[in-house]
Amino acid sequence: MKIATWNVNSLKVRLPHVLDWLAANQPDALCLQELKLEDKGFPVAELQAAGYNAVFNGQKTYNGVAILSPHPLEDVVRDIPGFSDEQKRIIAATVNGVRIVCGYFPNGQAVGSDKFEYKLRWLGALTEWLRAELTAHPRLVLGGDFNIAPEDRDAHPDWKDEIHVSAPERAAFTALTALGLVDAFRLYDQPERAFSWWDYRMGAFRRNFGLRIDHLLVSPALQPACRACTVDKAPRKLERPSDHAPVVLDLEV
DNA sequence: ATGGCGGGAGAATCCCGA
Repeated sequence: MKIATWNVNSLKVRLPHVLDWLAANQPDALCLQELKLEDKGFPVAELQAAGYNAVFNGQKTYNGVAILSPHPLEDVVRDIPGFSDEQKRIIAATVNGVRIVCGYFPNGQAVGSDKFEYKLRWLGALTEWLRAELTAHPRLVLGGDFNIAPEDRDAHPDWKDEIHVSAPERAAFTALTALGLVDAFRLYDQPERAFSWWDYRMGAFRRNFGLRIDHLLVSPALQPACRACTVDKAPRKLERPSDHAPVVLDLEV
């Protein structure tokens, strides 16, 4: 089973890239973030024609998440239960007996800002929900744009801002791994300076000035099935790319 | 020191992302 996550920064603009990527990679589940469209504008027919079902949780202009799969998507949950939030950042579904939680984590803007406080509250609510979700669904993958670089090696050495690498954000990431979830990317040898996001400005992709902020976390019950986890930089090299690249997990299930 | 790119909404000297 192949599970991937990709922040597409507007599904309307990136739909051709997504369709090409689906055809080339044939994932069993693809988590998308930053759709930037309302549910009534979701490209259901185009994806269906490509052989993919979709569940989605969108809003105008900002945020928005979806899970695509050629298989049935069951037991769909939208938003973090019990957490009051206008922003559409969570969708979960079960595919072939694997619980998939797709999240677009808040950016946080700047350490200490109101948006940063929201980010930490959101992370706390997510963690408590996942504690229960893991009990109900031991075979679980949490995928998405976390907007957190978990370790120093996950940010370019010249990264100057504190946001995405601050101690409170990393503590929140550690709270997720304390549930038993493991960062699948770090189960394997990886190239140095492996990132999943590069700023559009400053020739950042060409210089590999980036962050690794898109992750696939795997529950204990699924960890023995993990076989590989990689960043696919190919879509970042296309015309009019997303600023993020897909991260792909291979599971032997 | 600043903004640098890109998407979106809608007409801004705009907002937001990471």
